[in-house]
Amino acid sequence: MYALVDCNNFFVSCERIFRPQLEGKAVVVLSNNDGCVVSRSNESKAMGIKMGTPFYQIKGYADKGRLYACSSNYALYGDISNRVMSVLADAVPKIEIYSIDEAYLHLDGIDPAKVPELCRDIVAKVRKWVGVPVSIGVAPTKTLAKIASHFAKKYKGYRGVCMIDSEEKRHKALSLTDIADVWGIGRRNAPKLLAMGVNTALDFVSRPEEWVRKHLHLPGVRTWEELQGRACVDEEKEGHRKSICTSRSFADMITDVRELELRVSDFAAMCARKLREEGTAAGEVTVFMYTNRFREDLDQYFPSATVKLGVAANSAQEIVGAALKAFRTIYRDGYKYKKAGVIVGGIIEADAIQSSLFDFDEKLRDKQDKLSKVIDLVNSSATSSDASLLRLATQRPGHYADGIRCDFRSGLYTTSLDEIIKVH
DNA sequence: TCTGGGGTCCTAGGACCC
DNA sequence: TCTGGGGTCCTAGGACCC
Repeated sequence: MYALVDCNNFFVSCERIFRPQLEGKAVVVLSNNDGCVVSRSNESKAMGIKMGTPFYQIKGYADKGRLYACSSNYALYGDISNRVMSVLADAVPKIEIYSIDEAYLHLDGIDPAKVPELCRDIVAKVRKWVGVPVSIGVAPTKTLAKIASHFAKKYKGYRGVCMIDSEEKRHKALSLTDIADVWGIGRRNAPKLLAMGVNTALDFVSRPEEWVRKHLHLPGVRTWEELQGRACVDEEKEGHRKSICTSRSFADMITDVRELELRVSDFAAMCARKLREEGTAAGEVTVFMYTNRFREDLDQYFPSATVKLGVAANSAQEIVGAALKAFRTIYRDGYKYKKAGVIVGGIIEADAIQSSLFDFDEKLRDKQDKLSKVIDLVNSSATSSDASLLRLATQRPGHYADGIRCDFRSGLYTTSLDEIIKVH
């Protein structure tokens, strides 16, 4: 059996820990640039505010005091997430962290009769020790556990824990679950299935396997199996990420090539830093940029370019150098750019870097690695993880988040010494 | 005026090999 | 007139997730 632990309205719940006056109020957390709604309290859901709604469409509520908007504060959410996960890790032999606000607990070897009590205990502990409300769904497969957690969240009677542990319960749960709410059935396939008469999860499992394979291919068959209680969603993969992306939308559109170059340098340096933190190195660097796709009155341009490195690298100098090379092949004058980003790929463990036959720069490379270590050491003493005390001359001066709108930002309650002193 | 960011996997089709 | 058969690898695009 698996237990899916899911934090309720996670980002909103994080904000409420340090601002209890938001309890019981309609609250939303906004994406970068205060662009879209990415987390909603039950009260704001009840007002009909949908996930992904652009903030300007609901700003009226906020102006009237009916809605509280917070800019996102990922340093805070990451820190709270770590606290939740450590409580979970102490409670059972094995957990799989699935996302910032979800984890699967493996319940093998635990007496099934004791599972409900164990789960209720976890709900109480996370609430009391970290301050975040969670719901738990228990079932023989991950997809069913996800459905169970929806019921646990939706109906107060479950007191935060719902178990699908019999054929009767599974059958009933599937009949009450809209096909669009099934994990693995996305926004593309849901309307397709509805049009073919599949309205609930139960309708879906009643179709033959070949029918599912024909319309939804292999991933659909896996979901179909999981809903019938046969586990086939993979265990969490060990090891490093296969790609790392740093990208941002800009508060204002950028037309100046120098300004855009500085942003791209910043994104590349951030990718390089993430590589070094993970102990990996990248073999290729991709740069992309977008004009504002919502402005139909403006010319559109969505270019991207990839530069392969002769030898995998993770120093800011090399990653930024490659990014600027890619940038120069795609930049065109005359467009108003709204977003840009850097993706590093071809990632390997840093200690497995294979130098090329034609790599005459080995000594230079050593120097860059040493310099990177010093830069990391100095920058890690900064109070915010986004601030770069030391940077390349091609990067922007000032704070990493400058030029990103965040008008409703909460304090860095748990990650900035100044703020911690203020709160206490 | 204003519309997020970061990942993974699968498949089809093209390029290439013999 | 008529143009093989079988395989691998890579990539772009599309689907999904949070």
